[in-house]
Amino acid sequence: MSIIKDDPLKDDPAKKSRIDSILQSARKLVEEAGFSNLTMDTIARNAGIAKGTVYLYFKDKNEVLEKVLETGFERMFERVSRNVEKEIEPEDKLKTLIYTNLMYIKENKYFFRTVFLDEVNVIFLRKKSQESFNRRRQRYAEFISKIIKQGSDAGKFKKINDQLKLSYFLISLIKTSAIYNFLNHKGGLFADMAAGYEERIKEEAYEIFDMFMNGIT
Amino acid sequence: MSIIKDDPLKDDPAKKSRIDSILQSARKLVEEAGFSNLTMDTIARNAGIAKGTVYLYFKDKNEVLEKVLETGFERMFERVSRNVEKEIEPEDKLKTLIYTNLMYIKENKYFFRTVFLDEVNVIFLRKKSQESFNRRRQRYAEFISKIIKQGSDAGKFKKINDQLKLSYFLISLIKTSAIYNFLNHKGGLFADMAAGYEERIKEEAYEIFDMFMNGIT
DNA sequence: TTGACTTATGACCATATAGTCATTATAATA
DNA sequence: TATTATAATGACTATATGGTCATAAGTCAA
Repeated sequence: MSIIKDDPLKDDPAKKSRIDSILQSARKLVEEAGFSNLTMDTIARNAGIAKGTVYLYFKDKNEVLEKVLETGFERMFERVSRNVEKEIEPEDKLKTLIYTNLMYIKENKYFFRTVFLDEVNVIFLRKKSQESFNRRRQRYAEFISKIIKQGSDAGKFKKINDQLKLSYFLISLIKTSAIYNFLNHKGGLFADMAAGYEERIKEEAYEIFDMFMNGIT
Repeated sequence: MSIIKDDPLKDDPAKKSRIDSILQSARKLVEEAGFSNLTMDTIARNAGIAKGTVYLYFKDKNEVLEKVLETGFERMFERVSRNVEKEIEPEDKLKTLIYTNLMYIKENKYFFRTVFLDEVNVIFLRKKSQESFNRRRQRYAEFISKIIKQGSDAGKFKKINDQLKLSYFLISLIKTSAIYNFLNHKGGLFADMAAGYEERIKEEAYEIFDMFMNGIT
C-alpha cells in the first residue's frame, strides 16, 4: 500500500511536492529514454534526492511507473471529455475527440511514447497494474462507445452490433496516425509547435474522422 | 556476425537442425510466457542442450529473438501474398489479405502475441534490430499500398494522397480486431479451432473490410 | 540546549541473467 | 586404435539494478 493512497498526511504540501518532484523526474526520464532505461537510482538523482528516499513515498518501482501513466492518462481523458461534452451532435463529438486527443499526444511526447507508441510499458508493470492499465483503456473505449450509440440511435451511423469494438478501432486509428506522422516527419510535428501547427492537426484529425465515417470508397 | 548468415557450412543438416531446435524452443517459450521472461538458459534447457551451445549458433540473445521474429513474419507474409496474388480485383485482394492475416494470427499465438499484441518485443531488440523490424513492417505496408493504388487508379476507391498511411490504418485495424477478440473471448478463439471456426474468422474479416471500405455510416 | 522524533542517505545485499572459457565428450581421420 | 579436430558443457564471471537498513541530518517542542 502506498503512502500516496493511504497516508492521511497526503495533503501535507511538503510530502506532496516530494511526490510530484519524483513523478516529474520519472516522467522526464521516460520521455527522454523510454521506460526500459528507467532505474530507481536515476529517478532519484534526477530529482536531486537519494534512492532510499523514493521508497519513503512509493512502495516500489512499479508504483512509480503506474502513477506516471495514471496522471498522464487522467489529464488526457479529462481534457478530451471536457471538450467533447461541449458538443451536441455525435459527429461533432467524434471530431472533437480525435482533434483533442491528437493535440494532447503532440503536446506530451512522454505520454505519446509510453502509452501510444510503445505499448511497451505494459510489460514492465506487474499483473495488477496491467489490469488497471487495461481498465483505463476500457474506460476510454466505453466513453467513445456511448457517442457511437448516440449516432446509431439517431440513425446517423449504421446499426452496429459491437460498438465497443468500433471504439477500439477509432483509438487505434488515432494512435496509428500519430505514430505514422511521428515516424515520417522525423519529429517535425513536435519541432514546430508554431505556424500552421493547429491547422495541420485539424487536417490530420479530419482524415481520421473521414476514414472512420466513410472508409476509403 | 552470425554463423547462420556467414558460415559456408550453413547447409550442414546437423547444424541446421540445431539452429531450428533452438529457434523452436525460443518460439515455444515466447508463446508460453512472452518475451520478457525469455532467458538463454531456459531456451537451451528447453531445447535439451547447454547454454554455451546456443552461443555456438547465435551471436547473442538478440540474434535469437530477431530470428524468431523474422521467421514468423516471413511465413505470414509469404502466405498472405501467395493468397492475395491469386485474386484480381483490389477489393478481393483486400478481403483475402485480411482473412489470411487473421487466420495466421489465430494459428500462431506466439507470433500474434509478440508481433501484434505486445509490440513489446521491439524494445528488447537493439537499435539495429529495431530497424529491421520496422523495415519488415514497412514492407508489408507497401505491399498493401500497391493494392490500394490499384483500386484508386481503377476509380474504385477514392483518390488518396497518402496510400501508405492508409495501409498502416488497415494493419492496425486487423491487429486491433485480433486483440479485441482475443481479450473478449478469453482465448476462446484459440481454444476452438474446430466447428464454425473458419466461418467466424470470415465474418471478422468482413467486418474489418467493411469498416475499411465504408466506415461507420 | 537537549532529547525525541522525523526524514534522508547511500553503502550494501540479493538476485537475475548475459556471455565466457577451461574442460570434457564426441566424431573424423589416419 | 591413436590422434587430432570439432562440438558441447556448465561452472563461473561480470554487470545491472531493485530494494533494505543502520546511520546521519534535520526539525521542533519543552
